[in-house]
Amino acid sequence: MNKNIKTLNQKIKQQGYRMTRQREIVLDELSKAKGRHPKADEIYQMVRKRMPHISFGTVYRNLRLLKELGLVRELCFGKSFSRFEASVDNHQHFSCMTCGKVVDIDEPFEVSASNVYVGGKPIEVDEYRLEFYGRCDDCR
Amino acid sequence: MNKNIKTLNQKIKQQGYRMTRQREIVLDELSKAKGRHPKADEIYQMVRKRMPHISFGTVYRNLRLLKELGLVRELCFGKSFSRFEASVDNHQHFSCMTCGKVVDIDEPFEVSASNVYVGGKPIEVDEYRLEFYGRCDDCR
DNA sequence: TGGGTAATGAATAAAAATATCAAAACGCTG
DNA sequence: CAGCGTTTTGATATTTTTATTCATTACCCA
Repeated sequence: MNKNIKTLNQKIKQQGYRMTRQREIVLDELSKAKGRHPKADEIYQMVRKRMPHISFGTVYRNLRLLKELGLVRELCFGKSFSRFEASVDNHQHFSCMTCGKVVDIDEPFEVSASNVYVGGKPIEVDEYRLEFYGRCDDCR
Repeated sequence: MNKNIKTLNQKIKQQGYRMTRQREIVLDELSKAKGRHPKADEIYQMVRKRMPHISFGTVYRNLRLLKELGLVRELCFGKSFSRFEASVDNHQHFSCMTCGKVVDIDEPFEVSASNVYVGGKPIEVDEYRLEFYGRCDDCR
């Protein structure tokens, strides 16, 4: 049982949720897919190898819940579907505007989000997302 | 006829496309909706007031084309749909994680995207997107 | 270990994105 | 400015993704 799963256990119980095998496997598989940024259906396929009878609805609902708990991040890059990744250290992405491929970039850019104003009033920012777009080597 | 439409005319012809009334109205309505970040269906409703017989497919296809031409930007903030805005000056957004509302922030953050590396190799970045997330006053 | 309740599985609904194709419209060319 | 090849439209259908429903299952606390 890895660190993510332990954190999951804690957070789940705190909020009145329950720990299920499905939930654990979804997070575990996503953690193992570091750098792959799979979409919901791909995660379903991955999880199904370990738990063949799991339903897509369960995977989907758990992704939403894990996102609420801050253990999973949802990413979108102008395609018609979301991608997911396990929340690890702060990092950013490059996405190819042609083929849609997404890769992690080497060094994270730091943005100081403490001075964000809207209509002259300061806004409390919980997180930010910085994404880079261009064309990958294959698509150029 | 505003400046955006003139640019549209130029770019359209250059690339072998044609100028149509539908195309012009889609861009014009989106230009007038500065700060609203409508989704495709909302743009369709706006355009329909001026051109009642236009079809959703036409609006949708033109949004895609205008995006290709760089006159329109597609935005997504973790909801299940895209938002659009006319390409104007560089600026960034704040999105409420609860209600999904999106607003422009006052001062743009500058990110120097010249040193982006993936797997040790430099990547040519055409654009970047920086978004801030939190909860708006109403949702707190 | 029993029981109240959250979660699952299976199915389906709803929403959003995309494709198809005959008919219409654009705009070049003479 | 009229004819014509080609692009674009309108209308509709299809696919993909997201979200919901509800009877049954399985957590987990006392």
